[in-house]
Amino acid sequence: MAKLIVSKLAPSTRAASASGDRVALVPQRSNGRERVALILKAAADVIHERGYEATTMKEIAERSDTKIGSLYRFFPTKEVVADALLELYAESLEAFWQAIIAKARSTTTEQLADLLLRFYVLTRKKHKALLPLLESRSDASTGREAFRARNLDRIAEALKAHAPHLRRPAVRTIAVIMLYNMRTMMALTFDPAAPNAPGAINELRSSVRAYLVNRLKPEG
Amino acid sequence: MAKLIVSKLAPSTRAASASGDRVALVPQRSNGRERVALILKAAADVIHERGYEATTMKEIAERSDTKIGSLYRFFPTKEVVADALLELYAESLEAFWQAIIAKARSTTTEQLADLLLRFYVLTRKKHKALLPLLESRSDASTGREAFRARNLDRIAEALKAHAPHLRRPAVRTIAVIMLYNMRTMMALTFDPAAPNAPGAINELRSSVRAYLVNRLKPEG
Amino acid sequence: MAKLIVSKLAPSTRAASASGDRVALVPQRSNGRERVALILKAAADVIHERGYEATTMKEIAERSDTKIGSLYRFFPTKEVVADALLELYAESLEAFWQAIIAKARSTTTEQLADLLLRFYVLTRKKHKALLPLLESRSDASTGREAFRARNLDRIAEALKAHAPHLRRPAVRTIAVIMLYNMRTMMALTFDPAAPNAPGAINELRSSVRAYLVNRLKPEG
Amino acid sequence: MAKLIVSKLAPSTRAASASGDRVALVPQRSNGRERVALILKAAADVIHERGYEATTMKEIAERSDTKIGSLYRFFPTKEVVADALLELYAESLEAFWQAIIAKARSTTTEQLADLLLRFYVLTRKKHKALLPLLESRSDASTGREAFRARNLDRIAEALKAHAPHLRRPAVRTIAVIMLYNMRTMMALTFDPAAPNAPGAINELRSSVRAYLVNRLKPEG
DNA sequence: AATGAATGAGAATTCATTCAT
DNA sequence: TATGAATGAATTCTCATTCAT
Repeated sequence: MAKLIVSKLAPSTRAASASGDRVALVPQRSNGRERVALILKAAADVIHERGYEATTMKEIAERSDTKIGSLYRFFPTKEVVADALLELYAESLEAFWQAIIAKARSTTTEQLADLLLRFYVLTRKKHKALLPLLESRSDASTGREAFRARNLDRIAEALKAHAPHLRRPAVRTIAVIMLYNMRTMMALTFDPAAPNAPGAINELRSSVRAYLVNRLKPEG
Repeated sequence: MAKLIVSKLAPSTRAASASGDRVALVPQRSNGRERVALILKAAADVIHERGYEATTMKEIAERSDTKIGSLYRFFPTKEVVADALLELYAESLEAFWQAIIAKARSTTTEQLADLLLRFYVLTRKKHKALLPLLESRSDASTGREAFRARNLDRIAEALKAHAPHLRRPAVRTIAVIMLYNMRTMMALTFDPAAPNAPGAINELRSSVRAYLVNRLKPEG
Repeated sequence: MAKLIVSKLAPSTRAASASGDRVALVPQRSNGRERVALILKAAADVIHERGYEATTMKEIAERSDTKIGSLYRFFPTKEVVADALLELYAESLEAFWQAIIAKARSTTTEQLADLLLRFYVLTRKKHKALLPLLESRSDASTGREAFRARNLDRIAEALKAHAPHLRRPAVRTIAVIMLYNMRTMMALTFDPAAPNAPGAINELRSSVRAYLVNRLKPEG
Repeated sequence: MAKLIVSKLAPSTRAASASGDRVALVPQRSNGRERVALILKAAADVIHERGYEATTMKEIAERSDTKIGSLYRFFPTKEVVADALLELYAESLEAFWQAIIAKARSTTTEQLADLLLRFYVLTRKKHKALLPLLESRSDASTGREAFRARNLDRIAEALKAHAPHLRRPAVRTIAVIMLYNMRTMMALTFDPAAPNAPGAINELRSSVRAYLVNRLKPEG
């Protein structure tokens, strides 16, 4: 009997990632598990290359050497593919986050700034499709929403761990600013079409360090 | 003989904004001019609401009360619509830029930071479609590229006017950082789906002020 | 007051060349006459390059530097353009035909064969669009029909002039064969995509000479 | 995995018949096979009636009682339909050719002339669309080119088989002339709009016999 | 009269999704 | 269960022709 993909994350997350009430099937045979992995890999590649809307189910099927009928057995809509990818990423990122949160307690503020900035960069290779997926406008599902919200939570947690004296609202505000800085770093690092300049990456790093140091100091 | 839309900007810009060989037709009569204005207005609305790729020529036609054939008479491809919009924006923004560059000489650095951050925000109402257009992936045309490049140039000019002692490379690097901060401000101000928090706008403003003050001080 | 283009050919021809009952306007000012000439020249060029169906009125207008509205004043449908061209050609060819028919009385049969084979070739430069026009399937007008019929008549006349002893039916039969041979010569000479071989033109010439000599000899 | 239609002819032919990158899909199931057969039948009919350019995919779909989406599943462009038809014809004609080449060794020259002239006529019922397809100007694909070239080759082979003493270049030259004569025969036989006359078919036959006899005789 | 604008019925093609064997 | 086939609304773009000033 087919089971649904069950996230290791909070139940609320799972519910949020479903479109309508359609969800990806969890394959029971190892055979099927490989298939799903291949499909998601292919989907990530195509989404990375073309963006979410321009990605077709046919191309995902072909690149994963899957018949279109089979693809739809596992992923009943395109949205479900996106959600599954995001869920995959979320679980993978979770480990990174926990590591950062753990380290946050003992590092200098500058190091924390660097850690956060490097976050997307580090996780990038395994998560090619992340950016196009988050930027996609077809917000039929709340998957993206939830994903973004969680990242913001984690940033806030890391900040709070590093500077426990900060009030929640201040933490959230700083987290938002850090999130955009992280995105800027990702763009500068990976997007060849993004505005850039020699030294911009270093500039960003030092400016963010200065910002964070200033903002997190006890009397800030 | 059909005339092309002629930008008041530099020739290079104009050439760059053509997609393939096709360009918008300059209407010769008043009804044509109205039509084109209506079309561009409708296009901006739709692109704003749905994003560039999800925008259809049909909807642009319907919203501007234009028959599809007439729409295609003036704008032979969807890309040309985007380019025309961008060109329109570019010319309109140019006035803003010149004002900022003029002021930059005499303001405090904090005020310059505020001016820049407010830039997109101020120009926003007339330029709804700017963000989706710049974010769009269909970079078949170099219109977007040119548009971005020009904005970066203008930021650099403003910075140079304010702090003439800075070396060109440093100016460009700072300009890139400022550009991303400006985008962040736009997202925080206008995009309801973007990550946000109460106070984030003020936080961004003060952090950018601090960054710029620190970076532009004579011995910086 | 506008007059219709009046062919110097038989009235029946003119009637036949009209589509519906629309006909080209004969321009009264020299100005307009030039315009018509330019239009027909441009039309011939485009039809030659693209074929009749792929030719657009817009391109004819542009190439003749005529506004589309003006083009339609002179030529109310595309068919009328084709008919006008054919009529032009017909009149021009008529002179050639009369010359051939005159010569036919006194030449050798071989020379007559050569004359006929060279016919299209000789008239070709001024009549680029002839082949595509004759091949076109959009036989809304009977213009093509009439044109072909007349050419067949002229071939027959030339043959009859050369070999007065032949009976009419035999003449027509031979004329048909000659017409196809003339087309073959045109294809071999002008159409780079047509099947061909070195020496094919000479081969055709000598085979047609032999055919005609054999067929027209008194006791044939 | 999707399979391409695989011709039984030489690989070079197959490659050449692809337009761009797109090829017909080989149906895997019986209903697909029927569908493809129906489509090709309908396409031949429509092309026969209207010519290639005037044929629409919609009409092909309707006549074969196929939904437009299904038509495009098997034939991703109109060109591919034309290529598939030509490929089908090519394979079918190949059998005829082999028979003619075999007979060519032992027949009289007159009989060979007749065989060749009758070639298109004999194969005609199954290959209605052949003529319009070969005449079509949309030579985006090299399919037509290849088709014509092969027919020329086969004529040459038949001639060589019949008259082994002939040199290759002479054979090719004669083959070209024969090809045009074959086309003339097809036009006289099938095209009601083509110039014709009672007795023209017999006239063509006897003239071609004479030509071939004269040209192939040992000392010719 | 000259000409820019308007029209709208199609054309080719795409693609997510469902179905049937 | 696997998968080839079916579906059809949607999309971009074209073009002959007519209209209005």
